[in-house]
Amino acid sequence: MPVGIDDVARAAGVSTATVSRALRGLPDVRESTRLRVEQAAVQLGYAPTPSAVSLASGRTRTIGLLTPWVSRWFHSNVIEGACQALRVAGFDALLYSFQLDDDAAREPINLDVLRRRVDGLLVVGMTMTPTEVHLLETLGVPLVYVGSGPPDQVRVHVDDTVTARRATEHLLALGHTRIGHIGGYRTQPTAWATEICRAQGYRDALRAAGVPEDPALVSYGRFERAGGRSGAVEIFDRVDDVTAVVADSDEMAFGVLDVLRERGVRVPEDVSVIGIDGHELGDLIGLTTLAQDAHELGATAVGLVLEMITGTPVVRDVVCATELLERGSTRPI
Amino acid sequence: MPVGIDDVARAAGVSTATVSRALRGLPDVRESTRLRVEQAAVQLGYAPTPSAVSLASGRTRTIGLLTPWVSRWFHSNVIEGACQALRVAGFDALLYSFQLDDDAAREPINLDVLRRRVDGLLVVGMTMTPTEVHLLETLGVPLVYVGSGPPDQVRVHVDDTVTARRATEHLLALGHTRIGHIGGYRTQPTAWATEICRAQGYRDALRAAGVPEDPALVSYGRFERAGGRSGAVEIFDRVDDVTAVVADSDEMAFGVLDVLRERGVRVPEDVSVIGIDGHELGDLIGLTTLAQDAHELGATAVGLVLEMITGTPVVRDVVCATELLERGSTRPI
DNA sequence: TTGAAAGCGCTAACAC
DNA sequence: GTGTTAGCGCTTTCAA
Repeated sequence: MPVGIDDVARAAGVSTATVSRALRGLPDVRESTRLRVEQAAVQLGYAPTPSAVSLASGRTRTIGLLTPWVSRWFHSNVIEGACQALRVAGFDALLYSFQLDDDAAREPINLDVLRRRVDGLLVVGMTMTPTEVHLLETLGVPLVYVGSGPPDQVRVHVDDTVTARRATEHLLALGHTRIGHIGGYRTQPTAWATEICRAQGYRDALRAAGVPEDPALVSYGRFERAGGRSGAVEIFDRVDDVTAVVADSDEMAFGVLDVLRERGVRVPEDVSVIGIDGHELGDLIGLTTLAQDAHELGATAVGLVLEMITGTPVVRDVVCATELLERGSTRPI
Repeated sequence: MPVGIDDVARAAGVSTATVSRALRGLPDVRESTRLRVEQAAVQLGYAPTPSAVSLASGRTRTIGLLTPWVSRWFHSNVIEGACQALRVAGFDALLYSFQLDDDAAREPINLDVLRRRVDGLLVVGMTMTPTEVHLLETLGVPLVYVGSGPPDQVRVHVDDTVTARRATEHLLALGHTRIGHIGGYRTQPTAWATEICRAQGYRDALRAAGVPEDPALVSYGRFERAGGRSGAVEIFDRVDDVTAVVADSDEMAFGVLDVLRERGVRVPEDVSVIGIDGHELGDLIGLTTLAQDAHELGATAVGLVLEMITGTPVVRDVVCATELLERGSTRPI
């Protein structure tokens, strides 16, 4: 039943080596031979055994997707975009999702699982410590960071600093000065982390506008809705003159809206809220946001790894655009 | 640099066969030998080459996830749950996502991509034609259908008929009789499709309550928000005495809410809306729903395939519970 | 342009 | 208990 390369060879009256060459489109195969081989292959329904190909060639035609979650907006969209691009290219997607339980500790990534399994790796939406980055490099395969990554690595992302700055400027332009900020994580694994850059953007905007910073206006929400909720509670319990909030992700912004609604605070009449991401459901609730195209990021990243695998020089830093979507949750003070 | 099994064998002073046995925990290895081998392996940082293992053993320690989307609520949650369970079991997840463009045509699934690549397969949230089901069986690996599947196959799902019936009954109990229904797809690939069962549940509830069915109250929305929107428009343009709507997915319900808001119809004062799924953002907008635990479905399905792989007999049909979450979008007429 | 043959790194009989 | 020896199904020199 399982038809192998020598079945094809026999049927086509050539050697297995020739079958291998012919089917992979290598040069130095007479066109008539190639045709004969291809016909035999199709007729017998031959498909190479992946593990045999990998073992013999050292290539797996598989790209790993390293991600802390798959159900979050950013990650699921990047993964979907990447998957589709990989499928088109004839590559497989190996999904490595691991629970990122809390702020501080996370299970060490077991690289043995990746080793010799993938031709390349996409690191999707996660901040890695320099040690982890170094470890990943020992895999010896092309790496592309999606969402954020070390400056000296190949990456696809939006300009987090500029994006957060634009979000804050949008509120400043509306006359707000007491602007709360819900960041990602308080701890700072590395300088290039999304949360660091966005926090920087927030501060840059305030400074440029001559508005004093106030630590009481800042809290952290781990990029998730529940965190946005607790972060909002923190700020509103501490300060009572906040008129606007910028959340570093739409999911956290949803949490802010939760709290505001529970407290009977109207949006945008009493408080303006702006998020970052462009979550599809943001417009249902009327959340103004700075949108990025996560799907596109994933597809672009795949393009990059594949280029790196074939050795073609690539752009090392793809910065994608964000777009302000005004959907009603912000207004002049 | 790449350390192989014979490096370990040499270091431990045994043969490669013994290393293989010892490291895999097979019996008939002296405990002291096993220890020595394990130490050598750890010290050398040895990890078996996956493709070599696969080629020699015929097993891949990989489970395929076949899914039309990854960014939708149901799918991303099932995938995440499955991934985590697989990681714990030491299995890899190969993600096969393909665009399900429209109702009728979809690209034929290329099984060659799956063949000899996976030890088992999860079919996540998709209705397959009998032909496709048959094709999948030719893979010769355990199959588990998540969300819905042929009655004679192993599957993990909620009781769609009962779930939709309960949703409808909830509205009936509130006194509604002109109840719209937004289903999945109009076409019916197979009798066991989610959309068929949920439509049946809707009708069952009406019949049991003695409420006449009205085709004008029914439309289809492909389980997505945009479809829920167009479906709602269809119904409300056709009939003007609708007081409630049951949508077969929360994402479609969101679309219904879109339309209602645009038209200035208040929810639940003028129209009640209920969905199915338990989408996390449903409570932000106050959507009453019948919730299922998609994460759990994924994990359970992984448990099943793994059992099937090891040959242990399994429950063939796991039916998971749904829970009514009243969040404000329904009220007495 | 094609073929022969030597691996790729492991597992699994079978013998000891 | 442990070692020997064939493969698993391809790719890839090296010759021809």
